[in-house]
Amino acid sequence: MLLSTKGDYGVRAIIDLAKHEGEGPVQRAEIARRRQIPEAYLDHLLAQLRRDGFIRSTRGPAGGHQLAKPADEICLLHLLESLEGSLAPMQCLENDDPEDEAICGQGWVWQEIYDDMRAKLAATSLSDLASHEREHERERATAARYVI
Amino acid sequence: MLLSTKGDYGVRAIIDLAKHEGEGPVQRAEIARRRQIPEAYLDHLLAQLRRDGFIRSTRGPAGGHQLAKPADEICLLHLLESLEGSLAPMQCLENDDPEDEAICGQGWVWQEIYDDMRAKLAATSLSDLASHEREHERERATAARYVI
DNA sequence: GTATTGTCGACCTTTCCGGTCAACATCGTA
DNA sequence: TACGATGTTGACCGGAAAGGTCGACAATAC
Ligand code: FES
Ligand code: FES
Repeated sequence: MLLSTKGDYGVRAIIDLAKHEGEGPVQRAEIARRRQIPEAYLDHLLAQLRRDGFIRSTRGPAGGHQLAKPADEICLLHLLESLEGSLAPMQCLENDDPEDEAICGQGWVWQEIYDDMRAKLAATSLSDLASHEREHERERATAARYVI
Repeated sequence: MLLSTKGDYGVRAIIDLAKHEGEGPVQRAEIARRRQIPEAYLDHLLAQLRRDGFIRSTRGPAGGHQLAKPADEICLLHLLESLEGSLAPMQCLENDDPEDEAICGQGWVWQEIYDDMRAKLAATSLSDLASHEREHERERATAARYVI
């Protein structure tokens, strides 16, 4: 039932880009360090995000990666479907084969769960994620002050 | 993101038992045939369900498997957690390691989705599944009549 | 032209899924 | 009590996919 690391890593990476929106390209090495992703592996994830038009990349010195559209126009659902392929928890939910129902009898439960999940992912934009993370950082910072 | 076949097959099997509640033991071969599960593989799933007290098995001629408690006291959540282990879509949701949040920043979304999913699964009992399937059969039967 | 960055595809290793098999335990029945 | 039907268990196995690495190449800034 686990999401593969592609989804997790890929979203981490693009959150990083969202947090540096408007500051020019961010380099692969930087993302990899901050987000704890193997650099060589990150290549593939960025490539996928580029193919689907979420990011733009520039080569050469001072090159890097940046969002191709505003962070609030990118939702988590599209991101994950780009990175992971389908998110369906059961195969039968995609190739709607009606004869399965007689054999299995639980498809309807999963269909509901799947719909709820997709709705929630579609309602979460990249800017939501970024601002949520900023807020979390602020909380940690004030907490640290108290300790000091 | 897919559930493994263990969960699907295992639930199929116990739905079958629920539909024959009170009719004595149901044999492995019968379940396997009706639910399209490899017989030898089904063994392992039944073993797991037995270990966790969902079913009782009797050996010898006229033996077989049956529910160990009423169908409406068995919920889909417990069944699936028995068969699949954890259902968490991300590893970090179990070993609540607070330092992940700074690196990843999407854990909260998945936590919400996970909670919703568990709630829905916990609210669905085995008797819900069985009656849902019976209803579906009835619909198909009347539909078939119209065709004839 | 050289250093710096990204781009792409081949490759490799490990894990796990889905499944089989053989040996054994238990029970009903003749 | 012997036999056959059934369930019980753990070892085993092939293939696919996950997760990751590497090397050759392309573009750009200076
Ligand atoms: S075959 Fe679709 S949920 Fe089982
Ligand atoms: S590490 Fe938990 S969602 Fe990414």
